[in-house]
Amino acid sequence: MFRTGYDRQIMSRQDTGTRRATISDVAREAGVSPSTASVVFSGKTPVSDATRRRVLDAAAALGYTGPDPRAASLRRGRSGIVGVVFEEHIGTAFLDPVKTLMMDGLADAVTPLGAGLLLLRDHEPTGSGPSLMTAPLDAAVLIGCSGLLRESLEMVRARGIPVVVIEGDAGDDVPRIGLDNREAQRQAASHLRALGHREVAVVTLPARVDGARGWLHNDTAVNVDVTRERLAGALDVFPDAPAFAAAGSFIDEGFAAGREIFADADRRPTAVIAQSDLLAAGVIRAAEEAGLRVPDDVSVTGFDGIVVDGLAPYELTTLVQPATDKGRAAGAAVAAMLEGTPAASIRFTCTFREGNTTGPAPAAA
Amino acid sequence: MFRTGYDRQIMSRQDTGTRRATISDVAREAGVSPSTASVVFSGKTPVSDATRRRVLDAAAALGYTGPDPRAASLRRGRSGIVGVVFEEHIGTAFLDPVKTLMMDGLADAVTPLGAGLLLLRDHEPTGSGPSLMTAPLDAAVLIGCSGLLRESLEMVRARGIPVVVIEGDAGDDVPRIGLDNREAQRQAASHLRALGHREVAVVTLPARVDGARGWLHNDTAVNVDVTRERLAGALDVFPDAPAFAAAGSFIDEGFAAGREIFADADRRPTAVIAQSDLLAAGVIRAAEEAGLRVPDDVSVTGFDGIVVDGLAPYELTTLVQPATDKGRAAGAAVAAMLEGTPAASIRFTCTFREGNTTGPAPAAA
DNA sequence: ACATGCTACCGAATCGATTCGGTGCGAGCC
DNA sequence: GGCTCGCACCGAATCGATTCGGTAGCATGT
Repeated sequence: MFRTGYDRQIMSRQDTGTRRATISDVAREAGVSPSTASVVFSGKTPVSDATRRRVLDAAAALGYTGPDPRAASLRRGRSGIVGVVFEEHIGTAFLDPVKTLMMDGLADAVTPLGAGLLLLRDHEPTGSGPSLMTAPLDAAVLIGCSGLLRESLEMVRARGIPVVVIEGDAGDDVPRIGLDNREAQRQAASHLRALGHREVAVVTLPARVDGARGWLHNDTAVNVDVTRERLAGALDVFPDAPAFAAAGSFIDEGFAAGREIFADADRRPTAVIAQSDLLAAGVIRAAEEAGLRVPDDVSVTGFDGIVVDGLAPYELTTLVQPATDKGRAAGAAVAAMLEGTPAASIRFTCTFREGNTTGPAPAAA
Repeated sequence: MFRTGYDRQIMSRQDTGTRRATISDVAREAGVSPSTASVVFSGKTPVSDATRRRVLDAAAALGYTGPDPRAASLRRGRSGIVGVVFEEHIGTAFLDPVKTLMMDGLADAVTPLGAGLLLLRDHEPTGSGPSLMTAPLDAAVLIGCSGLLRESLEMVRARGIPVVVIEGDAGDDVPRIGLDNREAQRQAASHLRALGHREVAVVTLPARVDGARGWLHNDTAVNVDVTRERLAGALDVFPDAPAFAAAGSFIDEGFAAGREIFADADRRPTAVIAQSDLLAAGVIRAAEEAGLRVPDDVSVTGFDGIVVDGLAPYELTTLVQPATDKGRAAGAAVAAMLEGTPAASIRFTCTFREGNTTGPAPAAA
C-alpha cells in the first residue's frame, strides 16, 4: 500500500501522534518569531542570552532536535554534499590503497566546508539509483574519467555544479589533479640504467578499464591515462622493454605477471619496473619462487609509495606519490569553486625513494 | 567577502546572466501548469505524449536539466541518502577487506531505493563538519558502535531516522546485523582439537578501539564486541590458551604477533587461532621466518574468508563470513524501516572452510 | 439522452527553514 | 532635549518542487 511522507511522519512519532515540531512551533512556544528562533540555531546573527535560552528550552520541551537539513539546504542553495564518482564498482575501488588515501585527503579537505562525501558510481543500471543527476550535490569529484562518464558530466556542469577530476581528462575547462607520471617513471628507469641494467621488463596497470592480463604489443591500445603515461616514462629510457599488463593493481596480479616474465630462464630481465607497489610486491614474490634473489639477481621498482602490508623486510624502491595530498587538493579545488573562484589544475610530482629492492645489475652470464 | 547563494547562482550562469530556470518556467514556456510539468519528470502520473513532448522541448530550450534535488527532497521528505558511520578514520576503515565487502553489499541494497551512501565518521572535531545531526539523512548505518556514538545516536533516533547497526550494540530497539562469532570460532577450535592440537595460541583483533599490541591477561578488559565473542569461542575449547592482541587487522600485525608467539622455542604452540584472515597470513609468515612449516609444524586458522592478496599458494582454513550479505541485510533493514515496517535483527552464520593451513598436530617432541 | 467512468490536466496548499530590510527602544553625545 | 547609533528582534518573501482533490471533456453502455 502506498503511504505519503506525511503519514509516515505521523506513524514514526509514536509518543504523541503529532507530527514533528518545526522551528515555527518552537518559536511560538518560546514567544519569539521564527526568524529569531532560526538564528538561535544557525548563529548567523547575535541573539541575547535570555532569548537564546527561552528558544533552547522551548526546543527541548517540544523535542525539537534542530533544523531540518532538507529545508535548510533548499533555502541556502547548498546541501553540504560532495559526490565522489568512481569508474569501478565501489567495493573494488577501495581495494586500492592509493584511492583509499585519496579519500582520506578528500575527506579532510571537505570537512571544514561542512561537507560530506557521497559515494557514486558512474554506471547506473536501473536508472532509479542516485546519480550525478538526481543527488543533491554541491560539487563532484571524479576519480578517473571513462568515456561513459563524459555525457553525465556535461549535464552536471550544465546544472552549474563544480567538478574536479583526479587522474583523468574530462575536458579542458574541468580542473584536473594529476601526477607527473611519465617523468617520475622515467626517473626510476634511469636509476636502473645507472645501476647497469639493460634487460628490463615492465609490468603495467590495466591497459583498458576492463583490461585482461597479457603482453602488450605495439598495436595494443592503452586507454587508461595512468598506464600509458607511466609506460611512456619507462620506454623513454628502455625503448625496447617488453611490457606485461596486469588485470588490476594486486599482489596476485604482480605475481602472475612475474611468473610469466621469469618463465623463460634464458631471457630473464635483470630488472622489472612495476607500475604499482602492489604489482611490485607480487613480482618480488614470483622472483623468490623462481629462485631469484632480490635485488642480487633481479631488481624491482614499484610506484605509489604506499605501505605494502606483508612485504617486510623488503622496502621497495619506488616513486612516492602524494596520494593524500591529491585528495586534499581536489577538496581545495572544490572549495575554491564553491566560493566562485575558478580553480586551477594541479600537477603533483612524485619523489623517488630508494629501498632495498634495487641493486647493481648482475654480471652478464 | 560574503556572498549569498542567490548571487552565486547568477554568477555561475555566465551565458545568460539570468538565474537557472525552474520547473515553473518550463511549465509556462510549454503552456502547461507546473504540476503537469512536474509529473513529466517524475513519471508519477500518466501524461499524454503530446504534452510530454512539449514540456521536454521547453525544458531543452530553457536549459532546464531536471528538478532540483534539494527542493524535491524537502517536499517528499526523503533525501535519498543513507549515512554510513565509521568508528575510525575513513581512510583506515577501507583497509579492512571485510568492511569493503560490506560497503559493496550495502551499496547494492540501497541502490534500488534510489539512495546513495554518505560517508560519516563519528568524531567531529570542529563541529562544523557534516554529522549525524546536520546531514540530510533518510537513514543511518553504524559500523560498530563505540560509546562516543551512543549519544549522537539518541538524537538521530529522536529525529525519527531509522538506524541499523552492524557488528555492535546500540541498544535494544536498534536492529542489529550480527554474526555467530562465538559459535563459529568454537568450530575452528574444535577442528584443531580434533586434529590433536593441545597447545594453542590465539591472536586477537584489538581489544579496545585504540588498543595496543600485547598479551591479553585475565584482567584485561576487552571492549570490542567482535574480539570478545571470538575469543570466548576459542576459550570454550581451549580454556587456557594464551591470547595476543594485535593493534589492527593487518598482515604486519599478525606477523608481529606470530614472532612473539614463536619466539620461545620451548613453548611453541602447535596451532594458532587468528581472529582474522589478515592476521593469520601474518602468523604464517612469522612461522616461515621461524623455520616452521605450515601446516606440518604449526597449524593456523583465520576468520573472515576473504581473499588474502599475496598469500598463495596457501589457502587458509577459516570461517567464511557472509560480509557482502551483511551489508545487503543492513540495506534491506533500512529499506524496511523506511517503509514503516520495523526491521528485525539478523544474525548471520559463518561457514567453516578447511584449507591447507591446518593439519594433524605434530607428534610430541 | 442520461448516468457512468476514465483520461489528462490544473490550482493551490505545502514541505521547513533562511534572510534581509525594517522597526522599536534604550543609551550616549553635544 | 533632540539626534544619532546600535542592538535585538520581527515580518514576509523566498527557495523549487510535489501532491492531491477536483474538473472539463469525451467515450461507453443501455
